Amino acid sequence: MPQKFYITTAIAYTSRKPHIGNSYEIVLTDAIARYKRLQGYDVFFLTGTDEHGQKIEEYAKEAGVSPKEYVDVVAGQIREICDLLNTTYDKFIRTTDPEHEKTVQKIFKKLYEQGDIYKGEYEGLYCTPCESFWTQSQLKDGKCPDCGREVVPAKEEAYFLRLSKYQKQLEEFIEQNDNFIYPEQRKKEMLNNFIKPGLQDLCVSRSSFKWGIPVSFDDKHVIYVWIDALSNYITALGYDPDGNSDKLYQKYWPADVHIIGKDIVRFHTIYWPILLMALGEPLPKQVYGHPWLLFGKDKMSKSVGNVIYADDLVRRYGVDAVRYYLLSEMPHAADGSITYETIIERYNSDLANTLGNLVNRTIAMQNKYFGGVIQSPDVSGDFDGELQALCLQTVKDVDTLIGQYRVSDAVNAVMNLARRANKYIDETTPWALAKDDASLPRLGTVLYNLLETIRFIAVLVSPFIPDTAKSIFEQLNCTVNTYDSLQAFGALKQGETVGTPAVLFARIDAQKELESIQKELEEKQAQQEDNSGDFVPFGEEITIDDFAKLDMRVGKVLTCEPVKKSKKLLKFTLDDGSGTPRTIASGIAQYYQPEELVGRNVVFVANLKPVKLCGVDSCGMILSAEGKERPNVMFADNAAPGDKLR
RNA sequence: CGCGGAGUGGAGCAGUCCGGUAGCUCGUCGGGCUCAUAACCCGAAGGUCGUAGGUUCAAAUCCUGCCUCCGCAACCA
Repeated sequence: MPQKFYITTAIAYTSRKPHIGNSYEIVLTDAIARYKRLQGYDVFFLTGTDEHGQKIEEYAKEAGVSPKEYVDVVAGQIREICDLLNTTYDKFIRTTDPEHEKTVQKIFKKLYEQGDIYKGEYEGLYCTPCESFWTQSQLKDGKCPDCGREVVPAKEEAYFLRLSKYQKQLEEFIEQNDNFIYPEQRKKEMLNNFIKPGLQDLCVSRSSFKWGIPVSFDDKHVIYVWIDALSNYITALGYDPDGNSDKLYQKYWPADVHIIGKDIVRFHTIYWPILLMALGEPLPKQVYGHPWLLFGKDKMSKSVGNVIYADDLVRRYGVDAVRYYLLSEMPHAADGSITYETIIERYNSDLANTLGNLVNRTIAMQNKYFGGVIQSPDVSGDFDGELQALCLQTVKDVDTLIGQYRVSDAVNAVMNLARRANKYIDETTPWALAKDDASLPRLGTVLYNLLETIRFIAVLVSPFIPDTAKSIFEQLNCTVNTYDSLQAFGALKQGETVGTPAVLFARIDAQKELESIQKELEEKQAQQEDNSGDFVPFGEEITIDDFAKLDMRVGKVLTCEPVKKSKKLLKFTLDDGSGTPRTIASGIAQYYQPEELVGRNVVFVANLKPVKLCGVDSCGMILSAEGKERPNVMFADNAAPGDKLR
C-alpha cells in the first residue's frame, strides 16, 4: 500500500483575476505534489476558490450581476490559470459548492450545540446607512470608509467561537510539534504575538451582509469566512460532522501539509487547529507559510501598474519557463522578486544555455557519431566516476531539500548536475575521440554517461518543468522515467536509437525582448487612459453647512518628538491660539524630522474627537497632502496661530 | 526597551549551530575549444564578511554595545 500524502493550497478569493504572485502558490504546491507522486506516494492535491463575503457582494453589485454570477466568472479565470500553469490538482473546490455549504452548516450547528460556539454581542463602530461594522483601524478620518459618514458605537448579536477554551491545548501542540508551523520564524510570531498574550473569542458570523452560508438555525446570520473557508480542507474530502464521513476523508485526513501565504499563517495555525480540536478531528501535520513574490522591490498592485499576469508570461515564454522561474527564484523564507530582466536572464542562462544546450549537443553527437544508436558503456575512464556519483548524490539532495520546502535549492541542485555534465564534455572531448577508430568504444561510453545523466536530470526536473521532461524523454527515445530508476546509474538501455535533437528553449534576445515588452506596456496604458478619461469621482457632494462643521485652524508647532512605541507617530504640541497647548499625534514620523517642523505653522482639524494613540492623547489632526511618495504637511507660515480656515 | 529575522566582491545568495584567514549563480574582462542554441570549458579582476569593542594562538563564525533594513504585532485622527 503506497503511503498517502494530502497537500492543499489556500483557496483563492474570487474578487479579482489573480496576478503572477498569487499563482506562485499553486505552482509550488504542484511541484511538491508531482514530486511525491513520482516517489510513489498516493497524493491528493486540493485547490479551489473562496467565494463568499461582503467584498464580493459589493463587486458584484458594481458589475451589475448577482454574486453567484460574479464568482462564476472569476472562479473560472482562476481555474483557467491553474490549468494554464499545468497544475495537477485532484479536486478544485468552490465554497459555493452545495456539498461544502451543507457540511459547513452542519459543522456550525454541531459546535453550537456542544457549546463551543455561543451567541454573544459584537461591539464595534456602526455606519447606519451602510449597515456595516468597522474596526477603529478600518475607519478613514474617523468615519465610514465607504460613505464617509459618521459611525456610532453599536452592539449586534453575533456568534462566537470559544478560542480561549483551547488555548492551552493549542500552545502545547505547537510546542510539541516542532515542524507544525514552518518556517520557524512564523512559529515564533504566532506564539509570541497571539497565543501567549491570550486568545480572544472569535466572531464567526455576520448579519451585515447576505452573501455567505446562512446559519441553519438562525437565518439572520451568515457564517463568516473562518469556518466557511478553512473547512474546505475537510469538506472537499467528504467530511461529515455526524460521523458518516466519506472514504476519501478517512484515507487522506489529516493533511500532510497546507501550503499557504505568510499573510494567513495566523488563521491556519490558530483558528483552524482550534476548529478541528472542537470537532474532535486530528490536526494537519504541517503548515508552510511561503513568502511573497514582489515586482522588483515593490508589492504588485494594480494601481501602481506593475502587475504581471501568468497568462502574459506563458504567452511569451511558455509554461515551463514560467514554472521554472517561480520555483527557482523564490527563496523559502524571504520574499522573492520578479522582473522581466531576471526572467530573461534565468531563461537564457539556465534553461537555454545550461540545460537545453546540454541535451541538444549530446543528442546531436550521438546521432553524428553512432547514427543515434546507444553504445554499451564498456570503456570507463577519468571523470566518469565523478559524474556518476553526482547523479546519485543529486537524487538524495533533491529529496532532502524538497522535504524542507527549499524548492529553489532543489531546482538548483539539478541544474548543477547539468553544469557538471557540460564540463564533462569538455573534459572528455568527444569530438577528438571521434577522429580515431580506436577510441570509438570510449566515445560510446562517454556519450552513454551523458545520455544517462540527462535521463537523471529529466526525471528529477519532471515535477518542476513537466513538459520539458517529456520532451527530453522523447529526444532520448526512452521510457525509463521512474524514481526507482534513479537508484543506480545505468538504467538507460543500450542498443536503442535516440531521437533527433530539437531545441528545448530558444535563446531570447534580451534587448529586443525588453523593447517589445515596453512597447506593449505603453500600448496598454494608452488604452486605459482612453477608457478612464470621462469622469473621476472626487467623493460625495456636500453642502456649505457640512463644510462649516469642520473647524480647521492654524497652529504653531511648539514641540515635536517621536512617540516611543511607534514607528509612524510624531507627537506635537501646538499653540492653537487658545492659550492652552494642544497635543496631536500624526503618522508622519517616517517622512519628517521633528526639528524641521518645530516653529512652523501647520493646519489642523480642531474639533475632531480626541483619541488615544500609542498612549498619546491626540486632539485633532494635522493636514497633509497625500502625495504618491510621501505626505506633505500643509504649512501656513503666513497665518497666525488660531486663525480659522474657510 | 513589544516579538522575530537579516546586513558577505556590481546584483542575488551560501557559509555562522560544531571558530582555522571566504564559496555559488549572474554580470565584467582575458583565454581555450568547436559536439552544440554567438552556446560550452578554463582563468582573472573585484570583498577590512554593517560598525565599535571583547574572548582566543586564530573570529564572517563566539560575547557585548551601536547603526541600518525587513517580517509580525501595534498603529497612520
